[in-house]
Amino acid sequence: MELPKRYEHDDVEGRWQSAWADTGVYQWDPSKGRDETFVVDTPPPTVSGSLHVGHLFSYSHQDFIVRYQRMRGKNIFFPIGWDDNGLPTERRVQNMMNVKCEAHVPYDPAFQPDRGGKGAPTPISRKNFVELCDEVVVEDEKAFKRLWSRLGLSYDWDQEYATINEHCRRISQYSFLDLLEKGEAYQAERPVMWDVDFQTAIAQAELVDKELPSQYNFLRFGIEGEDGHLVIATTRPELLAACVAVLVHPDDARYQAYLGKNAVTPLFSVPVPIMTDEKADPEKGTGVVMVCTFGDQTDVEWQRKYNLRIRQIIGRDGHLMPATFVAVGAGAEGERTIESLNPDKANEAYGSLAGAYVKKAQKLTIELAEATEGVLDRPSEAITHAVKFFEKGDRPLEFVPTRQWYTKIMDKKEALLQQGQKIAWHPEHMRKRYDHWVEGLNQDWCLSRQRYFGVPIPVWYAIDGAGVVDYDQRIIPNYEDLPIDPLSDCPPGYVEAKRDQPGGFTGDPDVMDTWATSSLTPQIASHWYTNADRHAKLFPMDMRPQAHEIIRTWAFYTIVKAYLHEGEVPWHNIVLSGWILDPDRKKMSKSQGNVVTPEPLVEQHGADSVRYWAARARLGVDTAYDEQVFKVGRKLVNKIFNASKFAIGRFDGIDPALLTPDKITEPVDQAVVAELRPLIERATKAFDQFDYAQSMSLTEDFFWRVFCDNYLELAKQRTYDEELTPGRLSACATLRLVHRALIRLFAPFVPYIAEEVWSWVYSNDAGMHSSVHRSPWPTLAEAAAVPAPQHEKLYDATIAVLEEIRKAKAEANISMAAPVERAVVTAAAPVLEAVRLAASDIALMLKVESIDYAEGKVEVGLVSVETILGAPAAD
RNA sequence: GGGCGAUUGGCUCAGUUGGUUAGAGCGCUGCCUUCACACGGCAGAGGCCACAGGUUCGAGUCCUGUAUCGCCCA
Repeated sequence: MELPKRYEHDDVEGRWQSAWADTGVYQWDPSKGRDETFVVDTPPPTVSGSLHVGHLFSYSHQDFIVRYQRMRGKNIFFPIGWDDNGLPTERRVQNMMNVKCEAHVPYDPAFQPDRGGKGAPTPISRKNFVELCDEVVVEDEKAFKRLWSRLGLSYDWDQEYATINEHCRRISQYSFLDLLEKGEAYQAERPVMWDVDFQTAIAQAELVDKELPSQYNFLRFGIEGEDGHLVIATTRPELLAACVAVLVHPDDARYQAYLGKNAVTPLFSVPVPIMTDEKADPEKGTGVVMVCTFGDQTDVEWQRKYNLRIRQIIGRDGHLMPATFVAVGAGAEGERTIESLNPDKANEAYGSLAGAYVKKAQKLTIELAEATEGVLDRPSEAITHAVKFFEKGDRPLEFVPTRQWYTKIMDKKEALLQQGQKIAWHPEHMRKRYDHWVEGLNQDWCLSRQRYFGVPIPVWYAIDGAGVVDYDQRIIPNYEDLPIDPLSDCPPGYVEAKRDQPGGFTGDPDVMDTWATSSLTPQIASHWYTNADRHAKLFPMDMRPQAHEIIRTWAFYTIVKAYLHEGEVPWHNIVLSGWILDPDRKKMSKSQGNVVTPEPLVEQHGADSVRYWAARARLGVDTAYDEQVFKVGRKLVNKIFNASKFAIGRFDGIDPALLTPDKITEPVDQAVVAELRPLIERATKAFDQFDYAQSMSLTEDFFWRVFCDNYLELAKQRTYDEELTPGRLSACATLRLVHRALIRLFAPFVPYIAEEVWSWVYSNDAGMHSSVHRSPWPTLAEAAAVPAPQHEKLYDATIAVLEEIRKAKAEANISMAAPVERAVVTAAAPVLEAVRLAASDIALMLKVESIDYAEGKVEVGLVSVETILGAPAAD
């Protein structure tokens, strides 16, 4: 057989990439039963985000496990999707096409975007906007698909999906309607966490806390009807006009005298009740806290608990809305009016703030306070505190009362914890993150988003005769009509002309949280209600691979949905990949500019080397990025290539029918087979526990150390026999047996070189598949016919002698091929027996003329060897 | 503030249920080369396994505490 001199990864990887696509080795077989199928719930990457080296990492991890399961004979269901739904895509389209979506703009079927255009963005309808998103997304998906294929991920491309496509919208809307029908979804108007830039509601899972510098401002509140004052410390003086109460701790002796009275706000002279609440912390500030509409979550709770007034001054855009102060007792307090003891002064003060963004309003309020006698009690005090942000947002969240859709989760904490218990977490300790998240839930899941690119909430509302929307009169689509867009589709029983008319209907303008769709990846892939047979064959799934930072989002919501819809767990195992950190152990992020782009890495080092790098990291463990590891991977691939070429060359000319396990009769050969057995056992066990890293490390270690460095060198001598001697057949049969097993053990990690080598010799073997990736994973049964070596220590003793003689040669600075006149092996009697059995192989390998034996004690190790270098004297 | 994880030779990491002289790769030093591979081989230097206690005949491995780093959540 003619084999190439050098390994060219470009050539080989390109060749197999197309061969795999052509032959469909990775296709799922829908005819097979659930028991023989291994089902994976794959993470659809956000296609609008840039490719990241972390993608290579975690996506490789799932592929290792999948490839192993495939070799174990499982029918693999390994789909891939693209997450193109949501804000990242929306933002990209806005920037690329210079458009903005406005719900009231009518659809224009002929609309052509001004790509890369400058100036004021063109307002377009939601439908037009979504069409542009679809275009952009297709381009992004190509880049991902190219990289995934190149990396050798063994997806079944027939199962490809995209979270915004029709099928996903259908499943997602069905999910919503199912929750509605079950009474698990509801609509409510209440304060919600609001991002003022995106102008949308967000959910608890999308929150991040940022530590920011701030300051306590000490404001003097008057006491209604008497002299004196209370001092409150606040970090949000701009909300002073929205103050509705003042709270102290019930046990706080300092303020007992004020209870039941009214405080009077400075600047605005609004009387507010002084009350007590356990949550008012006496240690914080002055121990007096003002309750505003709405400074934070506690304000929301207090408002509800004490049924306090609502004085909403912050608008959806984060600017202070207009408000009018009127005299107390006028009975005119309403949505935009506030009662004051001094309306003129209050209106003057507020007039300077209205219209300003909160940050500006804060500055103006402080200036106003400084300029007004008796407002500031003392200089402000700098502090640092946690401020809540939308994870994608740039400015602090506000609480704004709006109408939103929610899913009930607060009443299901116990059940959700139990669901978590039914799932095996790898690594196990990651389960705690889930538990803690569930235990810490403090609000129902806000499902609706005031955005454009997403799955529409599939509901219309009736409009009464007076033209008022009646949110309780919901109009629900027929399931068979899904997916629908209530802004362009007409509800059953209505005509389009009645849209937004008195006595007609209106469509819900909102879309769903992207997690409402992403949480359905198992149902999307299984086709759930649209194909019950298929769903039954795939759900619950076997494995969910993902990164650990999205336990609270993706994993959590998926568990929620599976539970709400079917009372099931979505999968039996979840495997969590760690992160790639930069060499300084910092998280890679675009803002820090330390992101490594993946394509050049794959180009330069080859997919197998990149996968090797990924395989070195255990599940759940963050790893510092280290270029060196790619080089190590290249070395391994190269070594596999060369060792395979050589090993195969030693037995290639012999009929495989002659190289059966029963021909393995030589002691050294039996010894190496004995070494192979625990490798197979341990590598298999590790993989069964999802510990691919351990499996590869064991295989790599055996391959390099046992197979290449020692066994090949020992065995090759006998393969040079001219006749088919028992010694030669034994060596060749062993090489074939061990090498064929090693290639399969490596196959999940380095699929290209493994397939290449496999194709040279093993693809026609009985019981094997033409592709290594469908061939059976090695088992002990394959070597069952090979007896154990006569001496338990045979392998170790042999290696010990080799090391001693090599050391002698190295110390003498001579070649390993240099002759040795005599070697005297000293060891315990049983070890000597073992060495005798291997003596001829050792002697041939290291050119030892004669070996003598001396029974005796050895200080360190199994043997000691006296090596007399040089050629024997010629007679 | 609470929780989780990490801390092993210069660097990146292994260390199987506690058991004899703690491993690998990279890097470093010396040597070896026409017959698989110099992207190789052999040999070597380099670690009181973060620190302090404790359990045990015996601890990198179990327990407690401390420190540093990271993450998650308040």
